[in-house]
Amino acid sequence: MSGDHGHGDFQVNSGSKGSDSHKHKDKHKDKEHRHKDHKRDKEREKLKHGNSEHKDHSEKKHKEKEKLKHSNGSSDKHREKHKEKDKDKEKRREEKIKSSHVDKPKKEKENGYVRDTSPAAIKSEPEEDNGSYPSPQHNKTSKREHDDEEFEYKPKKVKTEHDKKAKKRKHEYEEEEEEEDIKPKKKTKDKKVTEGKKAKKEEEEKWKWWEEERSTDGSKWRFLEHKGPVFAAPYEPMPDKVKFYYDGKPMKLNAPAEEVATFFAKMLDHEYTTKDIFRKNFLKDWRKEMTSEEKSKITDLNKCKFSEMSEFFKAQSEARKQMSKQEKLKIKEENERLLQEYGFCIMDNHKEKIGNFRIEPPGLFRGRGDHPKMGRLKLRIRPQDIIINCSKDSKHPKPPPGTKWKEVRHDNKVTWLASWTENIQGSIKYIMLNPSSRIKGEKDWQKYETARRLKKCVGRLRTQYRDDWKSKEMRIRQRSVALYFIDKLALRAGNEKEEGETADTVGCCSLRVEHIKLYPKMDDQEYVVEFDFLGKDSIRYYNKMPVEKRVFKNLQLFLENKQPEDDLFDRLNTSILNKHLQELMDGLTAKVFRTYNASITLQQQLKELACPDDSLPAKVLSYNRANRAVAILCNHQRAPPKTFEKSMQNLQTKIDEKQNQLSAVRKHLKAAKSDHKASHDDKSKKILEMKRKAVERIEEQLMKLQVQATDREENKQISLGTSKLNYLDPRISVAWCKKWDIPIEKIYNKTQREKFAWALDMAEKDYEF
DNA sequence: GTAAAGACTTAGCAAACTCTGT
DNA sequence: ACAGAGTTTGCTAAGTCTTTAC
Repeated sequence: MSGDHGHGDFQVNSGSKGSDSHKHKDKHKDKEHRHKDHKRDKEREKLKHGNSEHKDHSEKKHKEKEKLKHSNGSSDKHREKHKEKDKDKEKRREEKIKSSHVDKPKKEKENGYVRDTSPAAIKSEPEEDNGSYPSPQHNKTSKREHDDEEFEYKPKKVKTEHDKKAKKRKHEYEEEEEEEDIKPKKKTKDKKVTEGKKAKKEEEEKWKWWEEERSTDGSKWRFLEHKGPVFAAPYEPMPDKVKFYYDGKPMKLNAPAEEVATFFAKMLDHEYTTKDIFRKNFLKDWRKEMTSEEKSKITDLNKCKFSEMSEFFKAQSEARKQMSKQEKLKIKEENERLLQEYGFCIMDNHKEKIGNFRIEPPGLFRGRGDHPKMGRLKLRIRPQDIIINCSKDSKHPKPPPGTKWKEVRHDNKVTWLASWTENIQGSIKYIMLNPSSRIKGEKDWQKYETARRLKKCVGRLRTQYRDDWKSKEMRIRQRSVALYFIDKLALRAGNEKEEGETADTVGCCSLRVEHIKLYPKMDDQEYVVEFDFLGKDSIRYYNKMPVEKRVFKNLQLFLENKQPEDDLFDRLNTSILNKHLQELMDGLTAKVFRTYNASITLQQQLKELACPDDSLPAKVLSYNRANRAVAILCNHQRAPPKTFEKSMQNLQTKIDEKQNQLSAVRKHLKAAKSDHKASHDDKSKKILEMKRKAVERIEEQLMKLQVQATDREENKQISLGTSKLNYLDPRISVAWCKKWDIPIEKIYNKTQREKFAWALDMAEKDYEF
């Protein structure tokens, strides 16, 4: 533990949800929002002005400090510039959003990425590797050669063609899978003969992309074909009997306004429809959808009554639950059909699952935490908003009848199949592949490899940043202290965010003075830093950590002459930090530390908690505990399930019952024993054995329940899923399962097994992260 | 060099589904 | 068959980091 920090000593922080209780610059922000709500479109200026007043104050301080500490400071200037630019930025964004929703004559669009060498060229010489892919310098494995020889782009052929080579490759795979070797060929043949297509399909499912070479030229695919996205169902007007009331009087709304009204009605039960910002944003955007007549009438949201609509939807969903089996089945089948048609694409030679093939339906935006844009209308996305990405030589997806895509491009430097610009933040949304796909899996694998490389040099880096705490230069001290936090506490990098555009959350580099408190002495510890801030998704991070004296002194220095709302690390941002990291190790960025520390913690914890004699449930509990240690490190929280208390009680009742049962059975056992002693006959012996077994069985059941209770209690506010899915090298878990003979299903469910197929296949029991 | 845009990963919540005990 | 609990999946917001534009 001491000075050097092996990560057995990660800091447990007892954070809690903070969105509402955590008042965070509330006054300041509230004012801002109200201000803005009045005049979003035109009057950004004023808002910005308001901000700059507030900033000026702190900027003066910055300058003072700058004089104090040596510096080359340009950061203040940046801020000024930043502010200026904000206005333009706003305007541009709005223009962009608008334009993306207006049918405008298509720009001649030639994106520079599309290279002639791409699919088309390859297509013309499918037998040969023509140099553009895979890149010439890499050696091919024999497997890859097969692949290339049977190069085939058209999906139909992929499916129907049964050439020799395909068979041959299949055999190879089978042989690898089954070591005993004699059978496979026959088995495969049989399968093929009897099941034809199915066997082919299975092969597809089992495709081991991780045994193939990876592209090195930056292209993400050679061939891509898909059917385009599925659009949200069109709006169905309310039946006439369902009325909307304004000011007590029924009022028939035109479809566009009515639709938006239903969005609000559907949310009526949510607390946030009572929030000021939400209501203001909503009304404003709603009015945009109204006819001028409606607009002149409806001016006050408080006079609107949506309750009939709301009831209607409740009844509707109730009715859906009550549907007959058949009806439900029909819906299920329809969904399945849609999935089959639109849920897959062909990428290179393989059919791959798409992650999100449905376009997000229109509705009201609800950001997380205290979001300034909550309640705004998320517009319906139409075909003319969509950019399609696919191979030139693929069958292009057809837009719905009577519509056009915004653009069809052929960019194999990116992985997405379709994209559109969303109207709330003006950001781009994508349709991409499922985590089980090659393209995602490769990246994931690579991520863990980078983290493993960090493992090899983390000692060196730690020595260096500790050294840097003593630097003469402020920027270096800040950088090194920030890095220490990132490493030790697994904080996120903390990019700058535009004020007023999103909830006020921070990460390491964007921490402000108000987010930490220094305690030279606290209880029996020295140099304690208390962190209290809202991180990603407005999840509160609360933690107290004793730090080394040098870090403490540095923090004191950083805090000098600053206001609460000033940046703690005023000489640092993520780009500076990452540039530095990049120099220390190829591919190193701030988030690699999170991956590394999460994975290494799991591995260590698993070792530590290992107890060979434990039963299976006890082992699984140990795993969950190790997983939990990571979740706590990464601050992955969840709202305690609504039914938590009750379900805990139920479990306790079960345990009590089981305990009673146990003592009863024990009594029986005792009786059986004395019976047997007395009579010594076969019958009593049999009974004795039976009772003995019963006791054992019930003991085991009890133990299981107790373990379950412990596990659940400890998990109340912790969410294990996020770390399991994103931070823990799956090979660690797979290896652990193999080592202790735990069925992998105890650790990973089906989806997770699909995502981690590569790890399942390649990790042996001795795998070391 | 810097800001903005773009691409992609990470995140928690809630609806949908499944399982279990009655 | 059913309710209720538990688990999985879908959804999409919110981050990080890279690339592009100026």
